[in-house]
This record gives sequence, C-alpha cells and structure tokens, in this order.
Amino acid sequence: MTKLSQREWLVLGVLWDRPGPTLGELTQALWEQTGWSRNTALTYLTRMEAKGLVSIDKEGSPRRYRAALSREDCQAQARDDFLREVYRGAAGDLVAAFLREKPISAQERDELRRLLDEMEV
Amino acid sequence: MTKLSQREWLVLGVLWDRPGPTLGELTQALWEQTGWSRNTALTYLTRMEAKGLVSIDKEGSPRRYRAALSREDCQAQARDDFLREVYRGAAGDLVAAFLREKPISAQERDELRRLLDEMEV
DNA sequence: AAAAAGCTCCTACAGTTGTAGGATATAGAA
DNA sequence: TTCTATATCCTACAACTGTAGGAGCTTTTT
Repeated sequence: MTKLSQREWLVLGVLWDRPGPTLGELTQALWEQTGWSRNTALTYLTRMEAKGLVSIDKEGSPRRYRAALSREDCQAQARDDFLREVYRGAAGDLVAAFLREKPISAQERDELRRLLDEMEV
Repeated sequence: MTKLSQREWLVLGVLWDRPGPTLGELTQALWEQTGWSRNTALTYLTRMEAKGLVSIDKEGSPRRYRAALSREDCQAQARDDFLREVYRGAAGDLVAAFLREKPISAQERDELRRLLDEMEV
C-alpha cells in the first residue's frame, strides 16, 4: 500500500463517515472540500478500487462504494510513515512537538497521563 | 510549499546533518538509502532548488548544497498536514495513538508529564 | 600535458496524480 | 413511452516524481 494522497484521504473520509454512497451522494459530500465534477469523483473511485482502497458493490444500479480498509489501519500506516520520515523514529520528540503546539482538553490530558502511567512497568 | 516527498525528506535529511556537501559527498551519503546515481541526486538538487527547498552555493567549484528551510519548519508543516489530513485535527487522539504503540523512554515520559502539567493553567 | 575523476547541463521517459469532457446506457418522472 | 437526470465507460492531458544517460567542462592526479 503506497501512501494515500491528500485527495484520497478526502474520499476515504467520506466513505468512512457514511458507507455505501452512490456516485452522486459521494460527489455531493465531497463538493465543499473539492468542488469536483462527478467524473472526477468517479475517476478517483475507479483508480482507488484498482489500488485496493475502495470496494465497489456492483450488484444493482447505481453502484455503491465503500472503503476497503479501515480508518484505523490507514491511520496506523500513516503514523508509521510519518514517524520514520519526519522524526526518524523519535516518537518522544514527535509527541512532544504535538503537545507543545496543539491545545488538548483537560480530559484528554488526564487520559494521556493515564497512558504514560500504564507504560511504567 | 507543497508537501515534501519521501525522497525529498531523504535529501534534506542529509543536508541538515552535514550542511554544504558537494554532489559527490551527497550522493555517497544517500547511497545506502537510495542507491542513486550521481545524476539522479543532481536532478533532485536542481528541482529542489527551483522549489525553494535547497540553496546552491555557486561560488567556487564544485558547488555546495544546503537546505533552504530548517528541519523544524519542515517538521511543523508536516505535523500540521498530518494532523488535519489523518486525524481531522484531533490532536489528542493522535498523540494517544503514538503513545500506545511506540515505546518511549522513562526520561521522555517524565518530560511529557511535565509538558502536560505546564498546560494546566 | 594527458588521462582520470568529478561536476554540470540538457534531455528523456514511464508512472502517478489531479482534473475532466464526450458518448452512451439506464432508471425514474411525466 | 419519451424525456431527463444519473451513472458508467473510455479517453485525455498537464504537472509532478522517480530515475537516469550522454556530452562537455573542470580539476586533480600521474
């Protein structure tokens, strides 16, 4: 699996949120972010099927389109690539950088503390 | 600035670690990771200069090549893209996912706790 | 100075990505 | 059943990415 492109993340994002749309529904859901024509959306779906990213339900018409991989799997893959490529594997640095710069809610902070504590063994 | 490609990260990685190499030195430093011919390395350098990623010191021969952007700036940009694209801006989830899966040293854990505490205001 | 080694220039070429148009088939509305 | 909105198919095309080869120029070495 090659890295997903920005556009591919958008397409999958829609498919994860509302699985099984028709071409028209998908195009509409993507409209704001992309402004794509129906044809462009279809090109993505077909190419992404060829790559194993999308599965097309060909029974019935119009067809229904679904993500072929889970969001979690794609995220995990993306994390790996990102960590290696951008932080040369230094997970601590990476996490610190995100924490420094992005606001996190108090609740999430507690959750993160809990995670850190769990790592003490 | 478009997102850097995997290969571009490799080139910049070398330039950040040992600034100002000649073409030969750069090619050699990249050899293990890429196996590139001298010409391929040169193509990257020239294209990356056109994009403003590399600066070429044209006084003297052979020329010396340098990164035109700091590693930190590139990382910050990459973090932003990654967070938006892969985690839809949910920094807490992202950090949690990295923490769950990647081992970090006790020292780093302390540092992260300190960061979390600093966020309490 | 002649040869060897390294550097730069120009060119190429296939694959991927972003974006869509035109033609045709088909299903739903009138 | 005829029109209309969708859907699908096939084709296109420019930009960008990965990867170099060959020619000619410069520096270093013998």
